[in-house]
Amino acid sequence: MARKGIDRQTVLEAAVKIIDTEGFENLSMAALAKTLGIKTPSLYNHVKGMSDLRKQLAVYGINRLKETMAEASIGLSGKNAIFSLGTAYVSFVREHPGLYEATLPSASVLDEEILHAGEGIVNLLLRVLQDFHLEHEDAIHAVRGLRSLVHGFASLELKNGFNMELDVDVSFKHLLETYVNGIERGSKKNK
Amino acid sequence: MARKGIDRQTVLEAAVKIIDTEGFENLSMAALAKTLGIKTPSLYNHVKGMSDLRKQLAVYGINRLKETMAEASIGLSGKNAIFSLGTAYVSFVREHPGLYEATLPSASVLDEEILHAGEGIVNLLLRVLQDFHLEHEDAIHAVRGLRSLVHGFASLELKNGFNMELDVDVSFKHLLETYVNGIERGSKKNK
DNA sequence: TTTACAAAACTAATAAAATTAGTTATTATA
DNA sequence: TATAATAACTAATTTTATTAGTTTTGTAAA
Repeated sequence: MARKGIDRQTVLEAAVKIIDTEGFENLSMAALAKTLGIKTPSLYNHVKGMSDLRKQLAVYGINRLKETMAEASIGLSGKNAIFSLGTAYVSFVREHPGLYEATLPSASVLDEEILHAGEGIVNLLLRVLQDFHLEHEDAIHAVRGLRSLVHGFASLELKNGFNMELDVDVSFKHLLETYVNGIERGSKKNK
Repeated sequence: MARKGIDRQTVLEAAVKIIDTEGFENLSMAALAKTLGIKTPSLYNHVKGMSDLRKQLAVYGINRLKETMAEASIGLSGKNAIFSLGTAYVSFVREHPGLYEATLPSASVLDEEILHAGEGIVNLLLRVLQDFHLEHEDAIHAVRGLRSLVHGFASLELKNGFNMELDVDVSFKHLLETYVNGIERGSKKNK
């Protein structure tokens, strides 16, 4: 290897710092090279280009989000696990707004590796939902519901979609509680 | 006026066509000028620049979405109104993926006009929820919940977040039903 | 009908960004 | 110590947004 201690991981972490502080749309090869103290073309020794960089950020972000959620659900089950995991999700988005945005590439990108990483989150949720003893189809609906709900809340908050009138954390708890209670009730009905 | 029948509205509609077919990230002044049959600098007679164009698309998109929702709730009340309106929302996103993406500018843009347009949707939801006789704070929570849920679902679907295993429309109905039932139950409890 | 003004098109030029090609320097290892 | 690979560099190209300044054209007043 030559010169500086720059590798794929260093580049990725520098990019994360930029998007979390300056905003996802302000990521550029020029800015990234500058923070690393190298010239722009040198970046091409580590990433294939801008779209490759964005793809790698997506995979990296999804995996870090998944780890955060997994961590938050350790030792908990059922409703408690869901709450802890949902709260961890929202916190992640607040701490890493740019990285979270990176996890949501436009449909036109549609990459195999990104889709695969996303399945990790779905599987995690399915396991946490096992306590509810749902039938397979209902479990899938519930996973989709939970993802929609948590992503929707975090995403709207990120885009400043809520005014300041009322504590947003209370709203989130209210939302999650209402939905999870409904799931629970549906599960009991099926017994 | 001179030459062609191009005005702000024509430009906006051409831009909508581009983002809905080619994707939001493929909007450029160059592409837009080409579809209008003019040279790039001529666009500056109608919009102030790229970021102004994006801002105008955001406001335009939010207002069209609001009209779609308002239309869908005419003559209905309570749960029926919510269902019709939610379904209309999801359909809108499917028909106008690019325009919908335009309605969600990064937090750093934070424009007064955009925020104001967004309030229109909040007010519409508040009126539709009047049938549930919620207290003011609970009504706000419910509006936030509904927006999170519907936006989250539409947004994940748009980003190909769901696999094909199960009918997504059934999942959406399931989600909305579970949540609205919960709201209704909460409302009755408070009486 | 002619003239004058304003709006909207144009050309030319600049700046910033991504990317490619080709070259030089450095470091690990044979 | 020599060499091969890696990663930095410079130079050049392309694309895009944007600005300045000019020309054209349609409307409305004289």
